[in-house]
Amino acid sequence: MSDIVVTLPDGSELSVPSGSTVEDVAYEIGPGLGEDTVGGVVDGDLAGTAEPLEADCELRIITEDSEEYLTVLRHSAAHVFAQALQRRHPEAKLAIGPSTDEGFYYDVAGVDLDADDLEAIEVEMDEIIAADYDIEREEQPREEALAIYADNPYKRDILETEAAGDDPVSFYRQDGWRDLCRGPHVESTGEIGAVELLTIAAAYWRGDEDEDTLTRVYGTAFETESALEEYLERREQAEQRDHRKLGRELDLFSIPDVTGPGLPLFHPNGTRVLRELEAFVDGLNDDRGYEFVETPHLFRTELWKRSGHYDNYVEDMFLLDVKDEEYGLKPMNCPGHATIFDEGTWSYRDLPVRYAENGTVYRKEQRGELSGLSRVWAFTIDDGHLFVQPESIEREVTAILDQIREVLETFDLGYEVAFATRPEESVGSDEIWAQAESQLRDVLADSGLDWELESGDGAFYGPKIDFAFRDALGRDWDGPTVQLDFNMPERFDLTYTGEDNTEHRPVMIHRALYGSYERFFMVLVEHFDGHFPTWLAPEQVRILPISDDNVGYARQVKNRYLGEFRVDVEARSWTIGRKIQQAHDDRVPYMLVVGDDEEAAGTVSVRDRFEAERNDVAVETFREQLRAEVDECRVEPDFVDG
RNA sequence: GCCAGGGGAGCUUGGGUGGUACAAGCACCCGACUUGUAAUCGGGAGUUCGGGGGUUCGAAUCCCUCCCCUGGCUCCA
Repeated sequence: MSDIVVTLPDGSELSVPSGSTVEDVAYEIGPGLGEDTVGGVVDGDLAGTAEPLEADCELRIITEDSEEYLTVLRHSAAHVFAQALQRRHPEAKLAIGPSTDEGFYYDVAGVDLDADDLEAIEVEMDEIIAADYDIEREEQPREEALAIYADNPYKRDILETEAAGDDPVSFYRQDGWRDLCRGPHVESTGEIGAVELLTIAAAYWRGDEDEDTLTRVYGTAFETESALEEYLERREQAEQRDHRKLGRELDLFSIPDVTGPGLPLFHPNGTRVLRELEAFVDGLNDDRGYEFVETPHLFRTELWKRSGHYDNYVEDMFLLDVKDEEYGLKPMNCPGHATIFDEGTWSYRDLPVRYAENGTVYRKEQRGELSGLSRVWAFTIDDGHLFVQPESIEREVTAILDQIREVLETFDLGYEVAFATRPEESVGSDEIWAQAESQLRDVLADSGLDWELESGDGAFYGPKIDFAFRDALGRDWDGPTVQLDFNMPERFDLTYTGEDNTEHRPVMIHRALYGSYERFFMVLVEHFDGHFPTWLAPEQVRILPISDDNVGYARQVKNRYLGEFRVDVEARSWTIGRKIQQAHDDRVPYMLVVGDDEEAAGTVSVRDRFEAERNDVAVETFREQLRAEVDECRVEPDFVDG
């Protein structure tokens, strides 16, 4: 048998016989490591201890100390769930049960489960864990495996796809129960310290709407009970920052039944924030040579037929008949902007043309998709469309990424970047795709951003760069985006006259810095836990008179010195402690406490929402520093510290 | 659209699985207190139980149906 070369994480190379398993290699490195091995990562893919290595590869051994250990353990927990399920419901057919970032799930068919079943199954799981069964890998010939799953179309499907080939396939066995599985797994069920089943959902086999509907059970598992409790605790805390909860408490917005689903109302407090957000992004667009345009919310469907939305997107559009003619609320702003461009005649000297609009769009998303402000039926995009020569894509996209970065840095947000390339079905020539993708690649390389390639995930009309935010509950939402479009210019027959005096087709760039205002607002609320930076805060300062006698002075401070800010005077006859409590609850950045002493001295006592205090401050001093904090869009109140 | 869970004062909730909706805290209104850095005290008003239909002498409760919310799935030009 020939040797293969295994490259280890430290760069060293090990020559082993082809067909050696992960565990063999671990023992080769050291007996102690061999003993501790629970699996390996082969060329980036998780593999079991008994995975045979047939070719040169990179290998990292996983032990109980590795990050991946939890992944392995959760996969084993999924098996424990499946065994427990089949103990109680032998008729259940297993489909697929992987681990996820937060735990695991198992898709099953042939059983109806409800919340009570989960509890019973959890008890069964605890028994299996307490029994500490060994988990053993075994190999079966393919024919044998197919026979085992004679009445399980899902496992047979797996055997014919992922596990296709002539080699025997692996099963993992515990207590006489077994499951087709690539592994790896922990050594015995007792290693799973704590499990919890979380929820039931419907899922489609292979994620395909046309395939069978399966029952998906989500759960999570940890090495210890305390780690599980910590996780559940963290989840509860995350729920405290949920924008739907804070939105109500801080009186920012509401989505009442009476107005319809996914149609949010922004209250005065929320609208104050939105207006600052608009002003900020309008400023960025102004600086970068955008022209502002305004378009209506409703167009003849002629326009949507021209843009292609009517063919591809009509299911999600709100349509209405007006005097025997069909109109549609706009799901996107681009057709309007393309039409504005089309109304003009352009020379290459005029390009790029950049249009910006805070445009509200309407998309009839599936009902189950609506969620707070993150997925709604009506939302406003800080939309921008650029009409550029193909050769200037790189320069324009660079400028857009700069804008996006300025936004992200200003708000101190975490994000992930994805570069999505040409899908199988697409419009536009090979040349223009190649040129555009290579330009985007260069831009990304120069940007220094960490990004992931999502090959084939681009829009049919062009490649794109997407930025995603994570909400308080760990879900990712698309935010800023840059998309190239070769389709719309065709459909609208957009042209400009080139240097060579012939007509050329511009490339269109769709871009948004926030994405949707609603969603961005959601991200900010959760990111700051309602503690908006002072420049955004609905109420920036609240003046708290010690007694009713000081209300007059409080109003004077507000009107004479702080008229340029959003300031309220707390005039209720509460104790000062109560007023402070309320201001904290309302997350007002600054409280100015004024009593007889301050009134006599013409000062204020400053307290910020994080409890820091500074007494006997001249009002003018406070005003100046507040001005600077707001102008510089500082994220945290820093008057007291600074 | 699919699966599961849910819907009662403005909010957060406890109780009520066929017999007049029983309530708590906060918020709100009234009164007293005039307060020095994270909830002063007392009183009052407010919910026909998501909508509609059915069964019943009687429905928040049982049945049907619709709406909405939550978590997932799918979708996401």
